[in-house]
Amino acid sequence: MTIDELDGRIIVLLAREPRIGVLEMSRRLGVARGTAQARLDRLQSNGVIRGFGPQVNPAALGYPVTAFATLQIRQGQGPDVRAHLASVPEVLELHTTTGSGDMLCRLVARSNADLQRVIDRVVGFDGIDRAATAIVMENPVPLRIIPLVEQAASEHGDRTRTGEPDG
Amino acid sequence: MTIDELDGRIIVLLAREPRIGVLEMSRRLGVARGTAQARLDRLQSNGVIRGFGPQVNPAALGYPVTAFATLQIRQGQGPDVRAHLASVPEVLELHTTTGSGDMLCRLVARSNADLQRVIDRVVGFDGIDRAATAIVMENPVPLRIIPLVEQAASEHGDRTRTGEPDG
DNA sequence: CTCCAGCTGAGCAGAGTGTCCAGCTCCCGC
DNA sequence: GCGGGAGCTGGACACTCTGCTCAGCTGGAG
Repeated sequence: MTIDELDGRIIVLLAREPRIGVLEMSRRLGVARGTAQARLDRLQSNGVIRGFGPQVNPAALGYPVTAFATLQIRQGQGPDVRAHLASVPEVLELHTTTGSGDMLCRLVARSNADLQRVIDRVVGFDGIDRAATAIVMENPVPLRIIPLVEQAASEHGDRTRTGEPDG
Repeated sequence: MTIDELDGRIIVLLAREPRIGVLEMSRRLGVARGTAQARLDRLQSNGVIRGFGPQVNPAALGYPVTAFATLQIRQGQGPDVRAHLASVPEVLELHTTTGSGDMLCRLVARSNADLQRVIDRVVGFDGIDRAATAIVMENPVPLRIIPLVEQAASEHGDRTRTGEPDG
């Protein structure tokens, strides 16, 4: 899957002003509404755009502390540990990574003291041997996608776009 | 800032079906449209809901490899390093964390081989002493917020809802 | 009791959406 | 050179939703 320059502009525009509709989008892009609509449909069915869910700020919910925990998992306990972690609301994200059978998870908590409770709950499970936690102090680059989209779009903007085998 | 049970249902509903409008939302929630609209406005102005940007899948853009890099920063080089990392499109996220003046960043790349190029670019900067990279193999829990919202909402759902001191 | 805040149900004009359509251009293969 | 397919254009239609306003109701606080 590659995106061209128009696709890139659509995504960037949506990222900057999510509330605009297809009509306004087509005006900004200088294309017909049908074109904008078709491109957007294609981006969504391709899975490039997964959806437009609300971006919730955990801090505003009362969870201002973020941390990353690296977990050491006992051999063969992976599936159980995943299920355990998935059941903890404060676990926002979980990855299995290279390294000695490790996992990396993103946690939030109500305070530094509350983080202890969360970690206790996370590691209070038989398959987890050890946890190393790093508390986030600052977030100089919040989760972003625009620069990557611009790069991906510019790399294919002037290439052939037809002749795709199947899609 | 706390949210009540209705606020929680609004967020969960939006997370599950982002395309629905205020009118449809009010029907599902069993409240008047004005109420749903007022609640949603409040959630947005409170910063609980930051926006409705498109959720872009880097893999569909041609960047299927995700990694987390822990960076050792030389004393006093923090600001420069941040600017450097912010200029790299493949750096999707950057945090400063506790530990010996470290940073944690999320990277994507076109392949494992391409990851080497990205890491070279990331660490090819004077203020960075060392980088430890963990490649993501699987993502058992993708970034999620619903369980946390439900917890935050249930904790306040049956409490007094009026008489909040300030908000 | 009175005041205040929040919710309700209703109405209105305006804008956007989903969905057609015909026509055009470009590129491909024959 | 010619026909076909894909994509874009500009327009049209009915329908729905939005933003905004209003009066009335309810429950808690002073």
